[in-house]
Amino acid sequence: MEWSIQEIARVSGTTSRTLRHYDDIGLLPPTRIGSNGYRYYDEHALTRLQRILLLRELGLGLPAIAEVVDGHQANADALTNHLRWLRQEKERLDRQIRSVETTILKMEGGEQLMAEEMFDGFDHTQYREEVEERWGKEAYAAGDRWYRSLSAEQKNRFRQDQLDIQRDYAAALEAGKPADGDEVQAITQRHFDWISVGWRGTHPNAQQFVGLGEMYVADDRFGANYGGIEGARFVRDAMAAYAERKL
Amino acid sequence: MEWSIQEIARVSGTTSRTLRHYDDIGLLPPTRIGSNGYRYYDEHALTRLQRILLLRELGLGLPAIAEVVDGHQANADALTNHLRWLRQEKERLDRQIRSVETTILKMEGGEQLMAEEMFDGFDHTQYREEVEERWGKEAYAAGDRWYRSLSAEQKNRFRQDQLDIQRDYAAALEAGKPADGDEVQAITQRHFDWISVGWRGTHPNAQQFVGLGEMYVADDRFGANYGGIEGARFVRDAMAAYAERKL
DNA sequence: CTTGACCTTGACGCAGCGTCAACGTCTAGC
DNA sequence: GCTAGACGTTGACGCTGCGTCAAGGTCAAG
Repeated sequence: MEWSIQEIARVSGTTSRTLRHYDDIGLLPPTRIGSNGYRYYDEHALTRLQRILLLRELGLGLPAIAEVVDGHQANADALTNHLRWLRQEKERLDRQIRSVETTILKMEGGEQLMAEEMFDGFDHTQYREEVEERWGKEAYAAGDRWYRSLSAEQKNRFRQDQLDIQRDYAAALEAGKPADGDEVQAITQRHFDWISVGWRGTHPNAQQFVGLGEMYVADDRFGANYGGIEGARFVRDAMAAYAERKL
Repeated sequence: MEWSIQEIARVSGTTSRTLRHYDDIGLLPPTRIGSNGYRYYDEHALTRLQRILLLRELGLGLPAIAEVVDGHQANADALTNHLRWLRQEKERLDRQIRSVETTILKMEGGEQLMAEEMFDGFDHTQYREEVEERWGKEAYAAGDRWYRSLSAEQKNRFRQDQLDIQRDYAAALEAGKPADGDEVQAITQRHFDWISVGWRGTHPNAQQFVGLGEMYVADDRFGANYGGIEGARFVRDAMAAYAERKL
């Protein structure tokens, strides 16, 4: 009893293309090949195919399946390994889902993706264009709403904190302290906390924090606040060191 | 202020290859291209890159990211869609994990992947070779253990059920009943249940059930039990009809 | 002038087939 | 005996997002 490629495909619920593929990779060679080149399969091939399809439904890769059906690996071992990998994938997905959810929440809550870090305590409206380009229009509007929602006292507090940080950075640079030394890193810790206030609820990750430091260097409007290009580079280095150690 | 491709790659935590790729697909063209062909990026490009990388960390595809950063789609919309897809993927993974878990359990419990269906109530040792080829050595051993673990009464019950099913199929065929008619399908329901007993706890899925029917036709040792090739084809058709409607 | 770091443009590889394309073969009906 | 139509064959590209050579220019420092 033997069947053509289409017949086998039908009864096994797959396609002839798949069977040809399995032949190509040596996973399931046809039982016989006619003089016309046609592939023919018998019951042995059919049962082998069914084992293959079963394992594939469980998500195993074709090389792994080959190991199993060729008897080089026990079913249980292969499946256990596979299960480990599936669980890892699930973990990854879960983390990503949580990230996306909190990101959406932040946007809906008006916090808007790292917009606030741009409001370095100054008249933030002057950065409107740049913020919009950088983070989108909603970002600017949301950040603006947030900043405006602060009481005068809160605003002053926020600005004063930042001025203190700037001043301490400047002093440290003046005094020749290393950017990655403990003293400067203590300032950077406050800097990080200060930024986190603007992010209400979360913190920047390492990459974001480092990127922000780069922007201080890249944009002299920010650089000016940290003592020009020199100061900006110093602060950037301090931030990078902080990110590397703590983030 | 502009940077070379490597510099941008370093501060953004990605690779130059990725940046070239983003250039190739038009997602992030360099700000300037030197006469030597070198790519140079400025702050605008850097901030755009950071938006891109942030979205990519959330798992969005590059085309979707392009939609967002080019302002053709709102952040929230894109992320909400993405979240839906992530949840679906998680569902899929969960189902697959459960499948693999139960499969492993079945194997450990000695039930062993559809081995029992081969023991069509007869002296199953005569099928040893075939079962081993079909489902692996453990499958035979496990099925054997299972069958042997039954009490004499249970064995008789099991065999008697099957004989009844065979007899009823034969009578229906004799009477010219259609394989997909209600009467025959009622027999097939019992047939399905009978097989499920051997599977203790789960049932064959549509593909497996249909495949089993095909084997009755393919292998005359089984076919004989259902009234030769005629009977086997009839049973196979009934099983296929059942699978299509109920599985 | 050399060395080494950095830049460029191809192009293959991966997983698992879907999907043409271009072209033989088989079967049934006229 | 011919023809239509179903089915078979072997390529080969496409998809996702780059990693990874390969072969060869460019640039800054010694």
